[in-house]
Amino acid sequence: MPKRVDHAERRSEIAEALLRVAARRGLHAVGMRDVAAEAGVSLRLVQYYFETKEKLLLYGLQHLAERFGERATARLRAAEDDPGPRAMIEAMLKAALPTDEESRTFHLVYTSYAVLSVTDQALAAQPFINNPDAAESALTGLLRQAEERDLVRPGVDVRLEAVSLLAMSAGLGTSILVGQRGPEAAATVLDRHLDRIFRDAPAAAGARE
Amino acid sequence: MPKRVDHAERRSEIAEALLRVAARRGLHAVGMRDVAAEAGVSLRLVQYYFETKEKLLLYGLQHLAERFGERATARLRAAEDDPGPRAMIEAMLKAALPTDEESRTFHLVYTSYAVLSVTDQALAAQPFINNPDAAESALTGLLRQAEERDLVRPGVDVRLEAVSLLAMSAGLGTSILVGQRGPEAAATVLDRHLDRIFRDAPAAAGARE
DNA sequence: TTCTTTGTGGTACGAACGTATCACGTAAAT
DNA sequence: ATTTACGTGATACGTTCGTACCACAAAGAA
Repeated sequence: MPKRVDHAERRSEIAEALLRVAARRGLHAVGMRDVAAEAGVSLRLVQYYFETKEKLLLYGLQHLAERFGERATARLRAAEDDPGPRAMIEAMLKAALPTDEESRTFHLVYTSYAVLSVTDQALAAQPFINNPDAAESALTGLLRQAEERDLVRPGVDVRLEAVSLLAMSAGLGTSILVGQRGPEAAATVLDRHLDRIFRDAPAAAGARE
Repeated sequence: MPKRVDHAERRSEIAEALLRVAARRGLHAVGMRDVAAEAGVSLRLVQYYFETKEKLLLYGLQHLAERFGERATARLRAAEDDPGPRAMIEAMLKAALPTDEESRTFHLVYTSYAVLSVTDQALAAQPFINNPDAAESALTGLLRQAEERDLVRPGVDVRLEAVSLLAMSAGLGTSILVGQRGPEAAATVLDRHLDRIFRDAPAAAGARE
C-alpha cells in the first residue's frame, strides 16, 4: 500500500482547511471542492476521510471546539499560578472575544453552527452545542471560589452572574464581529461589569486601560 | 393589462413567505422556488417582483427590521402613558427576546443575516446592520431620562449600560434560541441586572417573578 | 378597434454541488 | 512472487439552484 498515512492527522488538516474557508466565505458557502483546494488535496480525498459532507461539518465543529478549549486553558495557564479569580474570569471571557484572527474565526464559525443547529436537528444533537453549559459551570465555579474568599459584593447570585456574564460576552463578541464595536470597547464593558460583581480591590488595581 | 396589482403589497407578501421559510428551514436553505411555493405563487412571479435572489434577501431583511420596529413601538405604546423608564426599558429588551413564534423568527433570521454580513459585503453595506446603533441610542436616551429623574444608582455610565444591556439581551436571546435556557430564566437575569442599575423602588415593587 | 403595456405561467439552460464509480500504483502480507 | 488492502486521482451522474427566455391573456391608450 502507499505510505500508510495517519488518518487522525489528515482529518485534522482537512478540518482546519474547512474552518479557514468557512471563516473567509461563510460556513454556508463551503463546498467539498473548496475544502479540498484549501487543504491542497483532491476532492476524492476529502470524500475518503469524511464519507459525507455532513460528517465533515460535524467533525469541523468538534475540531473547532477542541481548538478553543486548548486556547482557553492555555490562556488560563499563561496567567501564572492563581492570579485571583477575577483575573481568571477576565482571561476566560476575553479569550472568547473575537480580537485576533483565530478568535474571530472561532466566534464566526461557532455562531454559524449555533444558528444552523436551530433548524438542523443533526447539528442540534451534537454535544458541542451543550458546551455553553460547560462554560457556564466553569464560570460559576470560579465565581463561587471568589465568593468563598469573600471577594464579591454581598447579595451576588453566582449562578445568575455566570449566565449574564456569558450572555454579555457572547453579545459583545457578535457586535465586534459585525464591526459595530472594537475589542477594546467590549473589554471595557466587561471590566465595568466585573467591577459591580467584585468588591473594590484593596490595593492591587494596576493600570487598567 | 391584468388587474393592476399593488406591487408594494405583493412584495411584502413574498417577503413574509421568505421569512417563514427561513424560520422553518434556515436562511441558508431558502431557494426562490421555496419562497414561491410558500407564498402560493409561481417561481416566475418571485422573479418578477424581485429580479434577483440577492434583492429578495435584502428586501427580506428590510421587511424584518420594519416588522420588528412596529412590534417594539407597539409594545412601548401598550405600556400606557409613561410607566417609568425602567418599565419601558424592560419592555424594549423583552420584546427582543425570542419568546413567541414571531420574536423567535425575528431573532433567528436576524442573527442569520448578521452572520452572513460578516462574509457578504452586499449585506454588510445594508443600513439595517446599523440598526443596533439605533437601539443603542434609544436605550441610552431612556437611561439618560431615568438618570435625570434620579432613578439610577450613582456612578452609572448610561452609555456603557446601554451597550451591556443590549449585548446581554442579544446573548440571552441566542441562548433561548438554541434551547439552552427558557425565556423566563432570561427575563430573570435581565431583571436582576436592571436591579443593579436602578435605585431600589420606593414602594412600587410589585410581585416580581 | 388596434396597439401597447403589465402581469403571469411554463420551461429551458448552464453552473455548481454532493456523491458514486472506475482505475491504478504501491506497500504490506502470504 | 503473488496477492491483498490502502491511498489517491480522474471523472461521471443526477439533482438542484438561480436565471433567462418564450408565450399569452387582459386592461388601458390611441
